[in-house]
Amino acid sequence: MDLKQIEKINTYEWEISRSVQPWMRVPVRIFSDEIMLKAALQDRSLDQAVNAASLPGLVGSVCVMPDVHQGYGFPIGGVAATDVQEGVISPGGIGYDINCGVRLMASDLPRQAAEHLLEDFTRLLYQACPSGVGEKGIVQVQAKELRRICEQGSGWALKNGFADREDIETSEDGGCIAGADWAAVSRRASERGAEQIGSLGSGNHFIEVDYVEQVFDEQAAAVMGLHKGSIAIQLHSGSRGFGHQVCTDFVHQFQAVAAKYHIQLPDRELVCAPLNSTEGRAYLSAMRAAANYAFCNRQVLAYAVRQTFEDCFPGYHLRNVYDLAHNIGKIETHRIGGQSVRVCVHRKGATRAFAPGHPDLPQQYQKIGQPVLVPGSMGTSSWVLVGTESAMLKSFGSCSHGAGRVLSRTQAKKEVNGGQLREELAARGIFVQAGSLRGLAEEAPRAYKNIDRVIECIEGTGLGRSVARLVPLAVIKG
DNA sequence: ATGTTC
Repeated sequence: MDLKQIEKINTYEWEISRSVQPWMRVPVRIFSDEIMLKAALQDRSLDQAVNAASLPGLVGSVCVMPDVHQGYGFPIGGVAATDVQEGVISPGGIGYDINCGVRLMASDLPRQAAEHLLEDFTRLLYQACPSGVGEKGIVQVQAKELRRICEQGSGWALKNGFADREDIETSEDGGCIAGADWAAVSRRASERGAEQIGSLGSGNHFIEVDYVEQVFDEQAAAVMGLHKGSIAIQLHSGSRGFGHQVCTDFVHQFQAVAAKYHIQLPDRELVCAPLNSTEGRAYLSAMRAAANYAFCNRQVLAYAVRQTFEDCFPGYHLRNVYDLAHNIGKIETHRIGGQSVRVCVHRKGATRAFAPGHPDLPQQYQKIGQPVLVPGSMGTSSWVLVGTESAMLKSFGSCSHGAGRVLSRTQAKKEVNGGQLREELAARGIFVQAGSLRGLAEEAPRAYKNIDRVIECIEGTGLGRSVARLVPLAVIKG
């Protein structure tokens, strides 16, 4: 992709017109400033967005967030909505880690009161939360119980003593998406998933101890229980081997039946099936099962984090602020060209960002809008925002999900020494517990874009409104 | 992201 093929709409919005490639059914709308746009041109992410514009049944535009980077077929930081009657669903548009997502918990514990215990607390957290590739989780279940997890999500955690009612109320969709079907889940996925409930994983998954460094919207922050100077904890994890297997299964299955539906695509990694087909419906049901698995996984981990926190800091409670998905396909109603349309919103590396008053939001967030959690790269700030009416109109109620890579994992490992990085972070007052120094190197801050600039773009285009900024004190990596 | 090359 070349900058010359991109039309500037304003400082923070750009468009790739349908005329750029013959297969484009809708334009690509990029929410970014010029500097971030040029960063996006360094990899194949915008070519992938142009390819994604070929998916049958698309409505509106393919949306690209400022933190966009290259993914499997479809860019990470991409949003695409397909008509439920005429459109398709594409596993590549959702991602291998189905319902990869973030949870934020907050406390009234002042940072100063926590500092002397912080390293011990972090070590205990590391012991309490299994992490790393292939690790088993806090809970290991039989297939019969796994089925309940897939159908009930965090509701299973509540019934089994791993959640409070408040956790459920303050999770996207109450931590459970309807329409999951166990029959659509393969034996292999079931086997991989049975042992991993309550495990962090590896890569960019983390647990981070932060403090609230700044508040931009006092009223919204108060509703979320975020107080300047207090400790908050973020958790980033997904559906582990289970969701990965579900995605693998359906990418293969869709490829095998692609010819049947006469869908021409510029990249086979975008393989898809009509939402209104046997295969499409089966994937939607299996994806929902994996989404519920991930909700339950984060909930079980969060419960262990809370217990560790409350043991370490008696008298202080760690309450849930919000838990959200950023790799998922959701059937939603949006206004497009003055009409109300039922669509499947593919969010891949993008969070939902519903505006105040949306009926899907919990009572306590009706007035301020949905909390939007945007973690920065390791050692940098994270941001808490709220969803807006602009997001509803421009991006199917979506916002960016993080900083976004600028270096590939391979490149980062080449350029960064993990041990040295750990020392550098320690010198800045950030304590790191990592299972693998090589894994740590992959997540070096310089492998990512500048989170503050991502947020500036989001503010500029109005997809979210800043509420608070968090600064890290300790981080756990797999 | 991932029993990191079914």
